[in-house]
Amino acid sequence: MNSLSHISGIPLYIQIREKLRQDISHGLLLPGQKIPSEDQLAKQFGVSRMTIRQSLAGLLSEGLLHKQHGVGTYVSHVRIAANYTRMTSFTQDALAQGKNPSSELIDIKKSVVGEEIAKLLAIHKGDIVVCLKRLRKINEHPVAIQISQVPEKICPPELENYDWSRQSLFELLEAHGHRLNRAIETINARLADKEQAKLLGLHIGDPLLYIERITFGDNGMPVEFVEMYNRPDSYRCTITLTR
Amino acid sequence: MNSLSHISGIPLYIQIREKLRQDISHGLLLPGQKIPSEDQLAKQFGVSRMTIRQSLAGLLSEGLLHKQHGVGTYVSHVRIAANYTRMTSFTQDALAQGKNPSSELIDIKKSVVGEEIAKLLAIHKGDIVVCLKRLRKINEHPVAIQISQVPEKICPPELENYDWSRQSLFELLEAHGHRLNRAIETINARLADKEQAKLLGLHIGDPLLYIERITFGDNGMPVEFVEMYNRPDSYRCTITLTR
DNA sequence: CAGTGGTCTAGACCACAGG
DNA sequence: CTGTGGTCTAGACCACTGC
Repeated sequence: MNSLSHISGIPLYIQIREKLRQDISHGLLLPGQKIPSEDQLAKQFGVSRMTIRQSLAGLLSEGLLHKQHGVGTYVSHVRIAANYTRMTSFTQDALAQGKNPSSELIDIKKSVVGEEIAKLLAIHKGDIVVCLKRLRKINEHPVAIQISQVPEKICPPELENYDWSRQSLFELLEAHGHRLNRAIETINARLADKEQAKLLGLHIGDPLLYIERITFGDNGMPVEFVEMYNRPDSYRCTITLTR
Repeated sequence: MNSLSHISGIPLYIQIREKLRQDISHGLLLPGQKIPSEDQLAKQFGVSRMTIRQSLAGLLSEGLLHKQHGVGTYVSHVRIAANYTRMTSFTQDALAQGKNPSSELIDIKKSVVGEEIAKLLAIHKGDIVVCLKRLRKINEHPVAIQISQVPEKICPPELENYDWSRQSLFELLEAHGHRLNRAIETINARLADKEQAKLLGLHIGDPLLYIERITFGDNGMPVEFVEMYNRPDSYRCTITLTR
């Protein structure tokens, strides 16, 4: 039984990958269990072995499966969500978890960048950036302060006129032709100052998870620099490392 | 000129990948520049296109290259170190950066695990774990406190007799037949308590980067659970996200 | 339209693990 | 030894981009 569709337009390797993912999440394939060999899967789905290998590659990189040369491919013991090192927006993230994201605009303005930020955004010192400061909420509880800086030259016009309580910057930039491709995050710990504590409902000196992110577009150029101050109790940053 | 070796035992796609990596790091291929198409590279190196694609896959996942469907493959503008989501030990990490890692053993003991840790290590409540508490130093400056818990049944015997100022737990477990394969880290912010502040040379209430890690062996079973308290000024946790 | 990367095939031989 | 995953080929057609 394979049930692959050659006319759906969805690549076979993705259909197979998602079928395997379902089999795992539905318990048909249990943690620690060996899945059929690549040859067997190829016959079962009626595709070539290279296509099966492409299907497995995604699940392997997520850590959902692991291989042993000369032995077989196994379902990992701890289930790992698919998106741990995937770039997602705050809005997408929250919606995917069935939560209700919203934002409160604290400030939006244009400003001149200093040397440091200019370097990160690959622009020149003195260039103009749009600076967007938002309080992010999940189910109406404040969880993070985000300060985004985007070079003015790649910004959609009239940024001030959007409804930032609902508008995703991520989606806006994509709609404006900047397909986002990759990001680098640096994570650290900081103490809440007076303003941060007030906005996040904490006390001065409480710990915050501080994340800096540079997001790159399809052409490899930096698109935004974001600083995030996260409530440590409501934001979990989990990553998967591989050998 | 291709200069690939069929007798070195090194797979062709790795030889090609490293050749491309060199061309980039030596400036023969500049950031933003388009590299030859997959077909051209295949002819140039005398291999099939699939082999070229395999070579590129590694560089793409590192962010060193990026592709645009229908356009070409380009060298990324910001160089990214190879190991951002690679699992490495504290010792390996430091040595790779040309620094001098050392440790100070604070405590080593066997203890009974509670329900929570047992779950993380996929063992039973009441099982025995070896608990290793170390102060990690770089060039003799304390940078982190690490508390590792390893199920007794997979521990090498007589753990107490090792010289923990030099011994890497990572290497010891590998030498004892537990090839480490994958890890999941959860990152958060905490405040230093009295003991932590003293060990790390900070004040009570200073912010610490708190990381929990579960490391998995080749067979997919958890091998160790580690809690790390890092000085935020001397530890940078940087990860690369991809779409 | 031509050029590029995206997907896919139907084989092949090798390296490794385990019985 | 058998079965597994690791590497590799020499094609093919499709989807996307930019001219």
